[in-house]
Amino acid sequence: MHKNLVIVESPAKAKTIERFLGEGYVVTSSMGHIRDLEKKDFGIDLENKYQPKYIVTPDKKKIVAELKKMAKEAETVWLASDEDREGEAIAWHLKEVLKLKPENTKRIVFHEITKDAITNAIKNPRSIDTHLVDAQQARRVLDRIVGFEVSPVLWKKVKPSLSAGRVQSVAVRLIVEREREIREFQSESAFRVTAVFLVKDAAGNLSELKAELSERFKTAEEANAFLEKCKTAEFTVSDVVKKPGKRTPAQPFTTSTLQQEASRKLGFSVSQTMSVAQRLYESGKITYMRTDSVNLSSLALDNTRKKIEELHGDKYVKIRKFKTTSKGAQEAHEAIRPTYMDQENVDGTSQEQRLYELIWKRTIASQMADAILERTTVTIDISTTGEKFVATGEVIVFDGFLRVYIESTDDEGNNGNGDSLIPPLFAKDKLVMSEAMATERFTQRPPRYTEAALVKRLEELGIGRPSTYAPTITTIQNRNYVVKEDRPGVEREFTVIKLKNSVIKAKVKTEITGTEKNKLFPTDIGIVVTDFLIDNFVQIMDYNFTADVEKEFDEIADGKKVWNEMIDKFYKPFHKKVEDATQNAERSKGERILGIDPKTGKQVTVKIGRFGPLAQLGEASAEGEEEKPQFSSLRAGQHIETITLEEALDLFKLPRELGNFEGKKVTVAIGRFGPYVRHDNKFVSLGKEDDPYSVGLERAVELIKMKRDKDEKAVLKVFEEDADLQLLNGRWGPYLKYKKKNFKIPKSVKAGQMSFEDCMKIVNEAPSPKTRRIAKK
DNA sequence: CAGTGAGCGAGCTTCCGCTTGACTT
Repeated sequence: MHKNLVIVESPAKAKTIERFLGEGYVVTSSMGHIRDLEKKDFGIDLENKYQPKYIVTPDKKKIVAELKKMAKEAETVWLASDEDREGEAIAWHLKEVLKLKPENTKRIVFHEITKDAITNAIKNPRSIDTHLVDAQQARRVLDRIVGFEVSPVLWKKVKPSLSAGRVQSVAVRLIVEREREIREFQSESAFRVTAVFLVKDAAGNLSELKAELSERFKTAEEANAFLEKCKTAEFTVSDVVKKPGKRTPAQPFTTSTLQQEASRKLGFSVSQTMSVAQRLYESGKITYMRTDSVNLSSLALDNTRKKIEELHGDKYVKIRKFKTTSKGAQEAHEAIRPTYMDQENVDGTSQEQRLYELIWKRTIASQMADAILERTTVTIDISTTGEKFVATGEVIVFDGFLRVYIESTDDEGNNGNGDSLIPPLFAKDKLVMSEAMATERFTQRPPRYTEAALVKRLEELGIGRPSTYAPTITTIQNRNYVVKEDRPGVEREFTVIKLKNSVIKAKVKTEITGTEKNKLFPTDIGIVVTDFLIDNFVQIMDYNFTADVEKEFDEIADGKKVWNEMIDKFYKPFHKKVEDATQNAERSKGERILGIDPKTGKQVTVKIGRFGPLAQLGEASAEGEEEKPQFSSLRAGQHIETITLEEALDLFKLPRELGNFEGKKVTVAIGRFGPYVRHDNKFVSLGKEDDPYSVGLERAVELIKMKRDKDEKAVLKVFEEDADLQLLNGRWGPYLKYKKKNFKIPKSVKAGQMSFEDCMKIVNEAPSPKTRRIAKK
């Protein structure tokens, strides 16, 4: 029995709030949305003003039943879901499903979890904002329409099981377009000239001054000519300028900036960051981790100030209010910060500790003083020519927040220049050049996206929400539109011309460029689908589509537009496009003709097949007389857009027949797991040193025999009762094999002592593959 | 796990946002 029932979205939040409210209040959670559109039959009544058909989500049935029971017993029900569009809708769905009566239902909101904020909210209840709810319904219905009308077009025109959506399709487009920019990028080189000067101070001590020429030279000849002029030149300081500068700390973390920093500083993937943060949140160590707000509660500001004073003195304190700049932010929560600012570190896994430390430092730094710098620029004249050398130096006068935290950047090739100390110099000082160097440098191609960099770009475009960034990144990888990979760089030659002791020498050096680690690459499917969608549905592929509809959702929320009228305006022309594409669009296979095989004179093409990208030798003839074309899947690392004729022709050289062994054929080919030898329906991987195009029968037989030997050793036990059952020794220790299926042995059992019955029990009680597949989802 | 790409047709796939476990590996 209780007087007041408060319903929030998250159970961890419920626990904290219950503590603040005390006697007379029970706080529980809905675990997010409790209803959604029906999944089959579209879930929207297109004939009846787009009426949504809601059902209680299967995994929420239990929660809803419990909530119903609790609501019945309560005197007053307080709907305390988040103060944003989705939160308002959750409150409304709760009211509908729990059949709450207006007279004892109250809607309250707070965007920080502090005692003040919550007691204040209780004092100021309101009713549900139906306009805001309508805006959410419009958002939901639009996403369902886009996703469920466009995806089936892809099934028909490209490949079954594909998907399209307002968010995911644009995310893939970003990756595809970046890849094309990179492919088309022409790198240019120029010579960058640096010099080292010797400076004598009052006491006669020599120090070095590094300077860079204000211009670059396009050719080695020009660079050479310049260095020639330096041989006889006099160098004079023409100008010394000192300018004060400052650096300000970064904002407190939001979901997206946390994902970016954790990726750069800790090497976490986006979903890894979120699951570690979730654990920190559930154990009460940080505030809510899905947020777009940079706001800190006044209580948090106060405690942060105290902590900075304690650690660094009050000179280092500067309390700041940050404003959210990201598009479409809804700010239902605080920024991500430690719950208790005086806790510098926490127990837990090393991942939890490192992420917590990052959050703690960022929060502290955000309330610390600016760093004060002094930038010095020295300009050096050259008597024989008009170009000038420039030396820059930066000295930190007051470190401020830099004591605790430096935000990192995505820039590659950031060769930390300008941090050097500049010796005391004055105009008209003469300098002695000790050496000069002209180094050939290349313009940088645009960078490939990391997961976190893609999230950053999506946020800039106002696409997706804090709760969906990680799932979206996962979805486009699961659909195989995009892969996260490492790729090796290539060697590149560059020229260095050096002037020292009046001698000029040129040298060619090599460097590795373009190495990629954990970057996102589009797959062939991703490219074909993106091209198809741009051809047929430009509107939803437009980077501004989300921003445009968001404006309309805002108008609905303000009561200036009616939600189903807005949807109707979108749906009519959109649906026409869907019908048009379904009827008229050509089947899209991303076909590319590579050329003619010089041996057979047949055409070689690459395209998307039922099972992925393939190469085809010869054309399917209309008469049916000619022989069928040959097919071969592309290998890992080969792509429709980049594969060459030679590479494609190589594919048809396999499988090769090597000869016979024990009366059965031996063939060699390349499969999903690399090159293999096949004999008597058994497969043996080739070694790293073996080349599938040249390996001989002798070596193949050797490999087959080695494999047999190894298999024999792996068998720990066979059973007389049933020859199908085997106890084997694998990479992870002993396991059971029964009729081609593998079974794990529980840790509590000693594998060697198991009887036939024990083993069969494990086999029979193992979960069937069908339930496993459901569990995966 | 190491193929497949003839053609037909049944039955399935799919969205975004709000939440937290229950699952393997």
